[in-house]
Amino acid sequence: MSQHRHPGAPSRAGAVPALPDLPEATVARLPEYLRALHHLAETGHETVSSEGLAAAAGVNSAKLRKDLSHLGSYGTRGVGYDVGLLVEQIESVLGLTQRRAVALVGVGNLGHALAGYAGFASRSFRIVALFDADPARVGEEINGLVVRHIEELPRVAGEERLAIGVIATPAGAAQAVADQLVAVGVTSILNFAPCVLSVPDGVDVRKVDLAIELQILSFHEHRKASLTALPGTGPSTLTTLAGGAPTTDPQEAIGT
Amino acid sequence: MSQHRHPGAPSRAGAVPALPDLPEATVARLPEYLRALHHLAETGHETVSSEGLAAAAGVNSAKLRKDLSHLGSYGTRGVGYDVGLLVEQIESVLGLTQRRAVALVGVGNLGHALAGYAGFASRSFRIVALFDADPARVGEEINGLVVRHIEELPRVAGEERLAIGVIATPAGAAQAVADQLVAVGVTSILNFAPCVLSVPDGVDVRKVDLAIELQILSFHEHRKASLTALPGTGPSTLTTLAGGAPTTDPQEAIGT
DNA sequence: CGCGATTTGTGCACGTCTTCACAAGCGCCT
DNA sequence: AGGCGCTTGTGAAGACGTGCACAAATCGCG
Repeated sequence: MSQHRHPGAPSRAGAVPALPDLPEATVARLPEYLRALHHLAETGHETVSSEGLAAAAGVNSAKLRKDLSHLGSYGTRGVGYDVGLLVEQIESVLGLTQRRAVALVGVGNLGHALAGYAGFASRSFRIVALFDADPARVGEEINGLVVRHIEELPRVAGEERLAIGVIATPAGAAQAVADQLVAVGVTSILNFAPCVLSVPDGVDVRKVDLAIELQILSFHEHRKASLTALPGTGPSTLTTLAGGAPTTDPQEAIGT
Repeated sequence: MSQHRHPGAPSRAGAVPALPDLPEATVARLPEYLRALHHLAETGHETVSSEGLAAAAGVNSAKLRKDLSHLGSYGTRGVGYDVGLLVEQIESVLGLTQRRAVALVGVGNLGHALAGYAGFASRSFRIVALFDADPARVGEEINGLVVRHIEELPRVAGEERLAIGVIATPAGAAQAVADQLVAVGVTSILNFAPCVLSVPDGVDVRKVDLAIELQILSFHEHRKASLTALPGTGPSTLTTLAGGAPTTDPQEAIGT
């Protein structure tokens, strides 16, 4: 997916706890735990068991405990986890104690929605600039931010350190935009354009592709449809009694 | 992630090739290969080597070959893969030869953008209905489709078999919407709401969460920032683009 | 103070995914 | 025809992620 080639060097303590070199799969789940914890805190829970938190986050409880153990978590045997403490721990590990500046490039259909999306304007992230290459869109105001021309990117980056770049342009423009973002020092990119980006080592790219998600779902629909005719887990003789029952689901076929 | 409890029963051949029980990781990459192949076809390539296709899709060539071998692919040693043939194979496996009806629920900020998103209206997917619970939004026309009230879902589902439901509502409404979708026979859900959905076995859920993506990137930013001060084992990698970056990144801290 | 109920943290085994390395197959050129 | 270079397909090994099952730890209560 993206490139993480941090060497196996022992983690050096800075001002922050330790950076215990978490497994990527764990990192991907921490935000989900965090959301569940916030929800628990709002509903008055002070502690939570691994079972309860796991259920709220939609994972196995053993997996959750192992994940939390990776960040040297402080749970109490026989009691559970302190919700507030765990929130702090996870936010600290994820680096959410600092507010990061986000730049959004491409204010088309999707970009426009992202600019106004609440999930982006959380406590830890702030959209500081909107860019587009289309002069017709430059100057438009969205959610209190004025769309600037992409050529102004270096100037904006000079005023404020941009931590994350979000690309919501058409596929054809995405690579050029990525290059420009990297050139001004951005080391994390969230790519909504349907194409692969090539970036230098040390730059992280995460991709969100709606069409791909649909196609994956399509595969499972296809699989399930071809399974509906199965006799079930009977005593296995497994006579392929397919007979007349066609396995094709009754949706319109597309002519090639 | 989602629940796939297809038994280890041998795949039964229907009218379709075979359904060779692909690894989930492979399935997730096939759409990327497909996109790269379409691009190659448009630029006049008739064959492509695993090396070339892997580069275009941003993966390792060995991984690509293993992926393709899983679907019993027809490559030619010494030559490569026939682009057109491979496109057909992958589309067949993904079930893209049938057009699937998509229903979108929640026409707010994000849902509005999704309704107009080109990636959704591909050859294999067609948005057939938009729903919302807010009476103020019902009746609005988006991209040639009229927003209906969510209560009309059963009627629409009765007219046309809905294959995929897309949830773009606030988190609070998502579970109820999911239940309604399942009730009318939808077995694949793409969830943009920031919450976990609980669905019965046999229903696939894929989740897209923008806030989570940002938080994962935040973690890596955090990690990289705490690494810049490392003495570095030898002359190694560690790209130092963006010149003299100081140890602790100079972003404003958030008071707890 | 001790005991039992409860829950965390983790060693271990298992399954999945990735990567290497190479034999087998194909086309082309001589 | 034969040999050579190229590319696929795959066995095997390693890395990674998951889940079980249980020991260790803690609380509450008699």
